[in-house]
Amino acid sequence: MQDIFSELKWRGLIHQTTDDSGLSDWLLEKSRTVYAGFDPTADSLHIGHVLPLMNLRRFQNAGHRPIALAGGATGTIGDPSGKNEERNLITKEQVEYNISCIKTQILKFLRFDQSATGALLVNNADWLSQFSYIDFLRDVGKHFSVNVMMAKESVKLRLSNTETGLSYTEFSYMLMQSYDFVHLRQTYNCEIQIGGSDQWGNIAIGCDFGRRIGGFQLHGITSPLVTRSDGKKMGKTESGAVWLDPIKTPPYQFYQYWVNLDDADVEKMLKIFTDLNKEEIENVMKDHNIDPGKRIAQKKLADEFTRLIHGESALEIAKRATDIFFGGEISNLNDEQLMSIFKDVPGKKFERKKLDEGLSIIDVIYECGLVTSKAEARRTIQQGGAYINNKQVSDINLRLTSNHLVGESIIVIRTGKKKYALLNFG
RNA sequence: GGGGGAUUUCCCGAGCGGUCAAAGGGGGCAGACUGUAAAUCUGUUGUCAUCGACUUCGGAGGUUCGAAUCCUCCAUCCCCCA
Repeated sequence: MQDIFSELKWRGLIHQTTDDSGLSDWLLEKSRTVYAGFDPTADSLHIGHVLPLMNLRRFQNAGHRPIALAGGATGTIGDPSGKNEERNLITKEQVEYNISCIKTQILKFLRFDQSATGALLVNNADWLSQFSYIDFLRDVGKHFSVNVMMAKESVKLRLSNTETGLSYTEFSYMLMQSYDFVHLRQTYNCEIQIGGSDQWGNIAIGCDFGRRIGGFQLHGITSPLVTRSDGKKMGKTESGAVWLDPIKTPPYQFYQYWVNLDDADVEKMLKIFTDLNKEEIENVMKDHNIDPGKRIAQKKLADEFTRLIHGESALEIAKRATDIFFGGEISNLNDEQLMSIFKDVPGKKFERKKLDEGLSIIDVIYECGLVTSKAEARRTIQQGGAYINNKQVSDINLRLTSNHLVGESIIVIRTGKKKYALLNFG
């Protein structure tokens, strides 16, 4: 049994707890069962969901049993916490589909085996959907005071917003989450729930419910909102969220997100998003600070995290792609490697025989959409902003022939620093 | 209802009959620098093409050898007097 509480504290992952002084010893006493919930609002988790998953992982490594709860029921209702307007309901079919997608992602974080600390994956639709409305009101609703609920931050926020207000549906959300907690206590002896700081209200009211209905002593720990020093939201890029789904966010982009992290944030993120222990992180930071330009810490973080989510081989491809995207040698790669590295780069098919008479470089750059006119293509080349297979070209009259092929049937063209297009002569 | 002013290339904004594809700034795109950042500096920024040609200045007509620039009508916006 390892000291998970100190571990979380050191990593800066404790915001509020139900028992600041006693929890540490309580967790050391024996193996506990801990849960965190995930509402399937999309068909993939994103960086924002990772924190509680990492924490469950840490609990498991410390000798506790984690439960990941998929909100098959609650997901159809919508949690008002942290949202300043009513959500659109998603269909039950969509929720089911989302759960099936999210499941595979959750599996990567936890060890699912038959041991006493083997993780569980449950779906609250399995018990909540059994309830009749009347039974739920009698058995659960009776234990909740609207007065108390109204005082919760998440509710107050919405009540003060006269434009959107708060529907009865979302108002009821915390009853369902509270019931989940108690259900897990009764079924798996789960005594502690973790979540983000926006979950504090829901967790606390669940603990109250447990005490009222069964005299259970339940606990909760919330983690602070992860922020970046530049004020941007963690896990958000110009083009949207950073997803765990490799289709939505290719491993290369995933890797890049972490490599590009600001120096000011990197130590914090290492603590939050990797399994590296205190000594390892200190060493990484020591190496990093000798020459911050090398981005040692960022690369370590990107390595560790990309490997966890996408696996070793995807990490290798991502690193290789990084090398190439920043001007690295491109020859002696075969079609398959090129295709996976440039998977998310726009491509265009050409007939092989066009290479025989030679394709005008200007036309090609234009037709791939790298520039918006032939005049711009000409200009770009003249100014040294055009590259074939990562080699600069300066001749506007150049014609592409089979000599330019890399791999079996591909030519890689680029304008500027990283606008790529793939020509396929397959 | 009467009087005055505006409408310019992605945006702002100069232009007031030829030297206007149209100043300047912003933004964009490249290049240099740099730590895959920011800042800075440089070039470039209608289209097609080898000289050169073609299309643009709210819309439609007109005057003129020649119009973004002058005239007429239309549209939209702003201001002043009723």
